[in-house]
Amino acid sequence: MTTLKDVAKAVGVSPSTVSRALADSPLVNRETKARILRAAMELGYERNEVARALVMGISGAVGLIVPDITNPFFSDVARGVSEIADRAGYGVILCNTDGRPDRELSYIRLLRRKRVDGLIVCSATLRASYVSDLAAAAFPYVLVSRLSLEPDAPYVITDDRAGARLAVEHLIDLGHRRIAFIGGPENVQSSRDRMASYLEVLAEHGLPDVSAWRCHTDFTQGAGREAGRRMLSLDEVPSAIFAANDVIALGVLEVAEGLGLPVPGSLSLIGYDDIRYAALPRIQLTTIAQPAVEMGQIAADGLLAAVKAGIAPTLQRVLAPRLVVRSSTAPHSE
Amino acid sequence: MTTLKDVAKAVGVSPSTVSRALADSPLVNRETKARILRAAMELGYERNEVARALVMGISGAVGLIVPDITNPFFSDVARGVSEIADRAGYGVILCNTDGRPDRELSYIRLLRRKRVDGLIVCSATLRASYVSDLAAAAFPYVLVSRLSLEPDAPYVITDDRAGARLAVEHLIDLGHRRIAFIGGPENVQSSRDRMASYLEVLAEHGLPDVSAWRCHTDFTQGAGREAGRRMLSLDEVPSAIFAANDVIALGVLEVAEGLGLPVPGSLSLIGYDDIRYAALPRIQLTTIAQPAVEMGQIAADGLLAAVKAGIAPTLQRVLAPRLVVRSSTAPHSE
DNA sequence: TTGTATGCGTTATCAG
DNA sequence: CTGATAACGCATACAA
Repeated sequence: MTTLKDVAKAVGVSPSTVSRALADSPLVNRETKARILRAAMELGYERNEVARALVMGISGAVGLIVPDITNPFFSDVARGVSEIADRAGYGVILCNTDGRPDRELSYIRLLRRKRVDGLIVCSATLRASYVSDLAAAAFPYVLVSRLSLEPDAPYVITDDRAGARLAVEHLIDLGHRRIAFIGGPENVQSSRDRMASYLEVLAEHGLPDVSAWRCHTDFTQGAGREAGRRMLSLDEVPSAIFAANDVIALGVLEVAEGLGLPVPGSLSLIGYDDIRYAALPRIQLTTIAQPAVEMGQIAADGLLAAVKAGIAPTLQRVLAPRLVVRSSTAPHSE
Repeated sequence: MTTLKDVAKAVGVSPSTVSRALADSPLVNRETKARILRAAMELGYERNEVARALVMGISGAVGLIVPDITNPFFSDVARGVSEIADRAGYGVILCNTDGRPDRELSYIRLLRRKRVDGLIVCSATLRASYVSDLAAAAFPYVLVSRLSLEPDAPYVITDDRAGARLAVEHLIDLGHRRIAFIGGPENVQSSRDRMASYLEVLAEHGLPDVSAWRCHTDFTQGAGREAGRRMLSLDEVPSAIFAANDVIALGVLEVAEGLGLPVPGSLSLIGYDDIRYAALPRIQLTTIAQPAVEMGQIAADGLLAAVKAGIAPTLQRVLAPRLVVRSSTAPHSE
């Protein structure tokens, strides 16, 4: 690899002059600058960003921590983050935690050792102490889609309680009274909020809380199949299921019809996220939309702006969820 | 940030000793090692990997270049890469090119400036000259899913000609004779191979090559809708469409039924990749499966093994595609 | 306008 | 077993 020194030698100037020329500093003769640039080109010089990072104290990379990049919601977030980061010349280091707190922690540690300039965390569990550590260390980070208990954490989320309310009220409006909820992990804020809101709306409408009709599970299709199968085999089977994300809903869809319960004929089904596969004509899943790509963009924007300004990110952005009615929900008919 | 020096000072030893202790070198007294470790812990010392990378000449990161992380095929590959990289303590830097050669090039440059230890490229266009540059510079890289013209490039692919053959022969076996092909970008090897194989199989069976029944387009749902709409509006409409990936197929599915052509009743449809959404009960897309996660794993494995050994990756792995018959294809009935 | 010297935080070499 | 010392490649304050 050719270094600054090499091109300095080739041109017959000092390394500092080359450094300045490459940084397009005004304090260097136009003509020598031209010579330097040409030599750098010819020698195929590529600045060593590692060395630069060491001296400048900035690495030009941010960490992105998601539970699972194959979940369309998170790949959309990643896409949004990536777009903004790229534009600013930043790299984004991707980490999949599978929602396991131990992995979250070890990733955070790895990324901090790598001296990333900031962190975007979509994987926070509720009592993730490392979030407090980040805050205490004044390390720049933004939470996306999931809050932790840290009081003043910067974040970009949608209003999960409002979203869940939209979903449950939609079902109630359709005449459903036996409404089940398949939630995500219990240690995740968005999961809990959706559950809380589900219970709240039920109560408001004088509907009973049947414990067999609600559960916490993983945000995966397999978990959706399992929970769906269980609930749909109950003596008193729900007439509608609210799934805490679309992937779970798709899992429920998979088993429902196998059990002779056509959707929406015998079972209304509503998801959360509005992943693009929810919109397929054969699927037409009613759902609560979250603007995942945009959330990634906003988070990256806020993070990088703060990083550049040398301050802690302050954005606390709550976006509005949106009910998207398709044809997996229908009026209740007995 | 506390540094090596800080903990050295705290313990009252030299930085070199601390460095050795932290590296668990045997040439350091058990007791002093213990003291150092404890002090490091108490001071919250985290090794600066940037400095380490500079002196060691290795960055502990690999670059992953994909067209679009929101495409399930590539998020699966990313998942596989990430798993292996993590296990080895490597970070993976994600880049989305949207298939644009200029962006591929600028990413490669960025990643090389960042001194990543290797590159996994899923986005190579056929005549990507940077691949030759990588080869010429003996820079470790592995191509995944798409070849370039570089003769001895290391790669992990599936046999695209065989896969396309499986698809077209499946349709022919079902009695179809008006078979269309919606290909991916023309500058992508896998696209071209699938097209070539399509034409070849057609010829072998004495079927005509109708130019309106084949095209190159993007690997996106929108492109699938557009191409599908065009082909299905022809005077002589195909009875079967082979789409070069599942995402395109899903786009076709979207428009077909809108045009009054139920799948598979009036139109048989076969995709490629076997993304997980192809398996949904409502979708049941017949497709050619590629083991995306495994491909990512194999590539990362081969890359990292070579990097650690200080040699160029040599793996040239061709996996077998597999026909997965579901219910988007049916016997031709006139 | 250019060059010299110094430091960023490590690791590695070489004495002790 | 431990400690100076140099070096990795670059940026910058300070001199000239």
